[in-house]
Amino acid sequence: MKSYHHGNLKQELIDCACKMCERDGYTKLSIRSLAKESNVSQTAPYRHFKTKEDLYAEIAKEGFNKLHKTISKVKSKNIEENLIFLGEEYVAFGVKNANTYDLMFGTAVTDFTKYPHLFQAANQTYHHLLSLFTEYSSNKDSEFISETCIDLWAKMHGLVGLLRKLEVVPSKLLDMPDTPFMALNSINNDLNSYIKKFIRATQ
Amino acid sequence: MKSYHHGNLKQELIDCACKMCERDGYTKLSIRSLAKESNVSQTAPYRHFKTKEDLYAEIAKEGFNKLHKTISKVKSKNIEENLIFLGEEYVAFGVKNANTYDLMFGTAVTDFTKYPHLFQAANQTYHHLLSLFTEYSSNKDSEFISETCIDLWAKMHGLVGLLRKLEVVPSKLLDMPDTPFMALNSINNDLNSYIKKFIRATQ
DNA sequence: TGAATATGTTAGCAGTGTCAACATTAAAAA
DNA sequence: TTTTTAATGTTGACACTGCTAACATATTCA
Repeated sequence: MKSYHHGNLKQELIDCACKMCERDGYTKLSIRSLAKESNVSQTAPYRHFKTKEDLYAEIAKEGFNKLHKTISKVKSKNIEENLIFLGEEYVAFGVKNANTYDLMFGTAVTDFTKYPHLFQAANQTYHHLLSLFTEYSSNKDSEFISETCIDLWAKMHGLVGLLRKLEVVPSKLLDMPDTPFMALNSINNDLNSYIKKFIRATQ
Repeated sequence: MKSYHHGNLKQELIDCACKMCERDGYTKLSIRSLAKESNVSQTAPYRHFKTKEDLYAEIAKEGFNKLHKTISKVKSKNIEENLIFLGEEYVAFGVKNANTYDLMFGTAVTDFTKYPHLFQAANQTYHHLLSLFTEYSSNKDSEFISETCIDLWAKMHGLVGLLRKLEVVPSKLLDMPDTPFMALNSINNDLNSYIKKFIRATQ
């Protein structure tokens, strides 16, 4: 029998919102539909999220934590190839979790400092990226590190964006179509080999 | 006095929408507010744009045309530095027209093929980018060209995204802050010198 | 001139974010 | 343990949104 008080509504709403967001994109996500999906009244979410942006911030935070975990998987590989695996994992994350990635790096939540948990999650993820990068880099000069780290990050980040926008299925890359601005329907299996090439060109 | 028929409403709506979009971001742009700003009834825009996405597509199209013009300015410089100027112009465009850039490369309009004019404008812009890149590159091998062009494009595209998201004001780059995920309030004058370095590292 | 079409307006629906007022329960204070 | 308070839920409502249907007016062209 459903009791008046839910007990763990906030986290359930967040989990549900993450799923809905990744499934339909954050623009399709409404607080009302979220409430309905969680079998709760229309305005119940407002007890936990003052505004919709607050909800977005929660989803983005979960996204950064997930990204953090994802790039942590790299550890197991041999150190020489680690940078490439890092790139592969990052780009694959961005493509596979495209809608969440939008929320993390898009304009829906502009000022992270307004959301301390998100702010912290994002920065921790960056620091993890930086530490991995430092570990994998032969040149340990800190100026070199921070510079190339941003460089590589921008490259991966940009690739995520373009892969979603262009009909640049990796296997077709060397036969670049006349009309690259097609909707990308599927990421094929050559993605990783392409990224490998792509990241290598950076070093 | 204002006649019943406007005469040139469609273009006026597009121009107005472009301004409003760049000023407030496309999420704040409503068809009704656009109609009001153009002194016309709430539903008049629907005679010219079947859906809101149609309107977005028009704004994005204008954006690509503007980008096309912008990168055309590069011509005047000496050929050695042209690639760098190209990068500067591109990134500067993305940062200065951030909200429009969102519409061009974001998820608001997913399938460009639904909008032939946008599709054409986007692809023409890419071809221009490619031709400039070919012209400025010493290695004329077509495989090399298309590969490095995407590479460079991703880099510029990614940098545009990160610059909006991070407190990586260029002058601070070499002293990367512990918390890069700040709102970027101002792009300072060092932007170009940073991009120069950034693009150079690609070659 | 008249019919068809293009382009405008008004009224209204369903859905949205958000708030205020009220209901119920869990937690804290007595 | 009882009572008060705070947290968390519901209902109802407002202003706004995208969009459609029905109607009004102007333009084009047979």
